[in-house]
Amino acid sequence: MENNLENLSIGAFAKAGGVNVETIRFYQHKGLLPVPNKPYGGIRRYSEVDVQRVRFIKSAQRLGFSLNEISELLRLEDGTHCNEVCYLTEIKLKDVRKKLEDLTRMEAVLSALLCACHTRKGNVSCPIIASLQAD
Amino acid sequence: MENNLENLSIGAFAKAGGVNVETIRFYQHKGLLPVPNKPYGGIRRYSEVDVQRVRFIKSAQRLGFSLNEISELLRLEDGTHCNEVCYLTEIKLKDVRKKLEDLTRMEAVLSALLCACHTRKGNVSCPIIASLQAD
DNA sequence: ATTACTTCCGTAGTCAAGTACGGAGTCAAG
DNA sequence: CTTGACTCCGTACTTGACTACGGAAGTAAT
Repeated sequence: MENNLENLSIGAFAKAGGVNVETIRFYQHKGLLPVPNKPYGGIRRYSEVDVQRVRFIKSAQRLGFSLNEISELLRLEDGTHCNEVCYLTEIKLKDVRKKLEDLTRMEAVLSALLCACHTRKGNVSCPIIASLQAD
Repeated sequence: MENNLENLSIGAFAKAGGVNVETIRFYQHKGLLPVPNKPYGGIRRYSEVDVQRVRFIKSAQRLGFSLNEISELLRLEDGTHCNEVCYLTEIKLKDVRKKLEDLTRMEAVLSALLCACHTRKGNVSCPIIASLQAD
């Protein structure tokens, strides 16, 4: 298992984190990832912790946090701010539930429209178009 | 009820459609709305049909269609292309269902995390942060 | 007739989350 | 010791859906 995650070049780091090199650099620029200092005229090296941080970012993104929100979370990362993290998560959960409602409504409308489309008789005009034109 | 939707200036038109003037101009630029020809040195006028078209755009947007997809729909707007419209709608429905699944999963994870957070004991580190760090 | 609001039109800026490019330096293999 | 791959770094481009700006011309009210 010892797939050595030390002294990674940025390329290896990016691969280990499952992102592009450019994305790493973009995250560094945004302050989401630290920029390791490089040995005299050499190449920056990355390790396990950096990889973990990228994975953190990606996990949080999958849960619907924006990069700005994630940098908030990273500020609280030491684990001693459970209440704040909790609060941000609550907000995000509300957000997600709102989107769920919207999408559920969209789903209902779209499938009703499709149904109307399939059961339509003769050459009446398309029920989807008709419905979208209604006020 | 006769709230005369004829000979509207672009401002009145925008208001009737529930959008900004700039948005109208943007839609015109994109080819989603026609640009009426203006009387010699005068001001362009808009009417009912234009308002309907903006509403069409907004309805379709609410259903998750992008402006590009909407211009597809508008090309088929005469009602004689039911099959094509149907097909686009099917694609969109799949799309919406996919998003629904994703959000449902997100909802589950977020609320589980919140729950963990609320029932945590002592000063263990924040379970949300911990969970996001896990591979 | 003056003032104040609109319209017209093109160009430019915004936001999010990257992706692409290009030249210069560095590193490893043959 | 040269070739090819990779790194560094800054800048610019991308997409989607707008929003903002600015100057000139038209319109409405007093």
